[in-house]
Amino acid sequence: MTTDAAIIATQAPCENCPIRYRAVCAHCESEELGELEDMKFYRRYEAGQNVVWAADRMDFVASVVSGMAGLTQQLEDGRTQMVGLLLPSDFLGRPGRDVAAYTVTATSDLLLCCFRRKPFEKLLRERPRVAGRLLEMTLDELDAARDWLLLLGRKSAREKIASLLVILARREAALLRRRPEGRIVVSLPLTREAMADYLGLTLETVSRQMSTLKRAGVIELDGKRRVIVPSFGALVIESGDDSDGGPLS
Amino acid sequence: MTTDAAIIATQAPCENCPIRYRAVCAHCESEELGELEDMKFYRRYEAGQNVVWAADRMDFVASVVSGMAGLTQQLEDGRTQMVGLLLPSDFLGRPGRDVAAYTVTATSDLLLCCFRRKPFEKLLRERPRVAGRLLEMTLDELDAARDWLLLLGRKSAREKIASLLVILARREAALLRRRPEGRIVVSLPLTREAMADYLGLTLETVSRQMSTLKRAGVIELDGKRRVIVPSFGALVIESGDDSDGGPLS
DNA sequence: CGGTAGTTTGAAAGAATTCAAAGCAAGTGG
DNA sequence: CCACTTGCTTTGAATTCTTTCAAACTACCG
Repeated sequence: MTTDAAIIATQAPCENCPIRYRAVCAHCESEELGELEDMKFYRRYEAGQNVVWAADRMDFVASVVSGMAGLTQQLEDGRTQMVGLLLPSDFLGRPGRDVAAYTVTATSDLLLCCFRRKPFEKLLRERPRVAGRLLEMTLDELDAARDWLLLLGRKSAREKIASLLVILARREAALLRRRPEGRIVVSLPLTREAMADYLGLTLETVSRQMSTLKRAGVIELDGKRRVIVPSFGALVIESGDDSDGGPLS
Repeated sequence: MTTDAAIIATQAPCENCPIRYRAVCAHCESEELGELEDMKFYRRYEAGQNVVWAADRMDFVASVVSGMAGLTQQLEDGRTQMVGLLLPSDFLGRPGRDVAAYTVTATSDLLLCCFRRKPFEKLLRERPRVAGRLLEMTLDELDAARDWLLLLGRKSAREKIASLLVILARREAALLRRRPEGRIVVSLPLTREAMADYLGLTLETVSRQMSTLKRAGVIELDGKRRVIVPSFGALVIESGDDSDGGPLS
């Protein structure tokens, strides 16, 4: 719950970065990469730590290098909804706005590659390739948000859980440039409460449905944060979506 | 339910266009506007007509000039969720993708200002001002989608209805550069079923909650498609959001 | 005037929530 | 090394809200 800025000295070169070809820097060539390199710095957060609070000033934007963060929105009476899940290569922050619209929390240990806001905005103006990539990523996020609308509006608790697992499996596979098939292991770096906040459920319902899926043989649990899926296809069917594979792009 | 392309001959000049300063062309100067003017054409749809079906080829992008359209997603078993509501000045279509991701339906009579895809994409590459405006609009849409996630995930049926009315009132006011206050009239160009699809409810629940809000004196009905709100503030309270006014920007 | 599409209302059923209690795993301190 | 606390999770029982199924109502149109 603390918000200590953990600025890391490390100036790792972009060359070997695990998100080099999926993040906002994906299409950059060496010159642009150099400019980014000049304005970047790393920050590390522990699971549970807050990155920013809604309405806080935020003087940087960032790419998620590793770990996971949640964007969270609240009603005054405390009801909480996660409105975004940031996985490696996802972009955090909004160019042109220096106040955070959402509370951002690390749901697992998190490493951010941060860019100071002003220089980054200048870069966006001068480098169409970076701006174009950001537009592309924003459109992808919008599509993802719209899929989430379908999930929240129309899926049963059981389908919601299955869908979350499918999404995590697909994202994990995409980073490794693979396609999820057959027996797979999904790491689930979320508490039951965080899952509930993401799925629009209570944590009790999440727990119950996890148990139900386990009893039905759709998943096996290896500790609380690791799920074994004997048949990915069967999980997709439980998720209620059409069976055709999601975009691997 | 038909999909007749209704191409209008009219070549209205951009100058007096009602969405001139909010749409994707907002920041254009005369030269860029000229280029847009060369590639534009109008299409008109009647309430209930489909603009495109999900997975259809779509060779244009467009701005909504007047009327309202819904983006809709479906599960195989027929459950339907509206995932976007396009109001005047909103942008339709995704540059760089020629296949519609969602079914688009006119919920009221609709006028689109269409741009042929290829020339528009070329313009995006060459005119940072247009690309920048599109990025800005996409980020706004993403924020709106995230507000919708909160609504679908955590609000009661009654709050959902109130929220929809608040949003329509705010959008209507924004176009007229006003702020909604006191006694207002909201036009509601949606059937109960479309409202249900948008709110993740059944049409019966929508109808019941409309009646409840009426009995509570929060709204009055003038026909089915026109709502009188005696006190906008009271409606906002019913919506469950914090009271501070939404962005007028 | 009858037909249709859309809407409202009622009663019963169902899914998820709420409230409550117990279980489990990891870590701390005696 | 064990007792105990703490944070998270699981399970149970009762309640609540929304849905489902059914029927009636309304306004518009030919």
